[in-house]
Amino acid sequence: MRRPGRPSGDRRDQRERLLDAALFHYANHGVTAASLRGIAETAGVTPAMVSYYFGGKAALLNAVVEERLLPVVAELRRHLDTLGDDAGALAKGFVSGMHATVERHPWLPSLWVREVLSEDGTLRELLVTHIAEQIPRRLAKSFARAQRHGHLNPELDPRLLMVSLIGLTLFPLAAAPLWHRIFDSEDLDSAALERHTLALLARGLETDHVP
Amino acid sequence: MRRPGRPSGDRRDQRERLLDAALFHYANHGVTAASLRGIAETAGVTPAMVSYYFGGKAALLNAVVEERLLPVVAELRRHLDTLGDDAGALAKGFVSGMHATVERHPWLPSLWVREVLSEDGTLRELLVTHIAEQIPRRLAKSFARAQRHGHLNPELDPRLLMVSLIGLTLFPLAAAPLWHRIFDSEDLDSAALERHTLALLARGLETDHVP
DNA sequence: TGAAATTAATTAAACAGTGATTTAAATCTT
DNA sequence: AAGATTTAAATCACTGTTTAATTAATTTCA
Repeated sequence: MRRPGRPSGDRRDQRERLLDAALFHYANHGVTAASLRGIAETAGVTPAMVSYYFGGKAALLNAVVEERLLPVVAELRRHLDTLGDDAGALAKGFVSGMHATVERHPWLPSLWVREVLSEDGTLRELLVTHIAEQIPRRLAKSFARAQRHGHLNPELDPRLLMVSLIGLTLFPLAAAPLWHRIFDSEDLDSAALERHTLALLARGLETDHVP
Repeated sequence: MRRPGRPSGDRRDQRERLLDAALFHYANHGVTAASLRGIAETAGVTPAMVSYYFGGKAALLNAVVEERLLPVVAELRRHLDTLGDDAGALAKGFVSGMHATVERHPWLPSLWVREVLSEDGTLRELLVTHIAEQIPRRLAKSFARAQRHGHLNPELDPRLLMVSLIGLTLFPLAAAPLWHRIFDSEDLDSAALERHTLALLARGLETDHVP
């Protein structure tokens, strides 16, 4: 085996590799099920490095949140700031923005959906604080304004609409790897999903069709 | 502490209590994270009883599936058999049937959503086989038929519609316990959610509004 | 009918495996 | 020589499972 000791060469990326490996395991197995041994192996180091760099398992999660998750939240918030009040534009902007973000951060949907449902509050605490509290609150406000302006059926509770919208957008994306097991086919591409979601949403948002 | 030995009185319900406790923990912590000690404590027995009655952790999961999950699947299938081809009726029937089922089995949404996303395949294998393969497949068929009959926009992929419908229906229900943390209010009752989901769905399903 | 034997149900404790964390040593850089 | 980085091994806590002991219920049979 390799002997202990400081290796030669530049090793400043060990920390970054640990963060990436942790995020990978969080998204694939859930925060609770992710083991330091697995994370360390993915990063190519020993589990003791986690204590050395971060101080422990909980501190590693904190670091992932600070340095990997919060930038994505900021990215989403910047996108939402460009949306107007029109209901159709809101739906379209939200879905396409979500898709663009997921394109660059493929672990986002499964991480989000999994942790929102998890009983282990650590990561959800953050998600609720930074994502659910800021982004949906802002969107819900826009929806309420759209209702006042008559663009949106006033009977719909904007908060419920918000929760459903998140589920409608993220759940199919997160479940995508299972499609072939559910439907015996893998040819359900993300473009089709986006078209479909947009169509379903845009219709649901229009106010002049009361069933 | 309590001494070992056969207790007095009728104890035929120990097994049932273990099944209920297991389902509770599966739904709340996930199948992998659920520990026998926790389950046994909830049931008011020692973990050794699990081995005694079922043979082990895996066998306990099997028993929960056989005696708690499959009856619910059968219940849902019976409900689906009463649905026709009309898109509006399908949406209404699916959602209201889902709500009625969830009313009696409150653990269903979080269990379903959590396990569909889980990397631990044991329970998902069953869910895909018995729920995802039978119910959505049947519904997707109905949707395709409705498309041929002109009741449903033929541009929408019925499989995608199916996945989104599950997300739209179950995700908000599963996220319900978090609402008050997201929106600072607990007054989002299940009736409002059903109204909202139905309205959004029924509009999305209508075929004459192409955006 | 009633005592003895047997079977069923239950527990505490022991065991083996795995996880996170700490420690001490080893190696490299400055 | 001093400080930083990394490892193997030790440690402690927890998990699923097994074991031996213990008590209640049931059966046997004189």
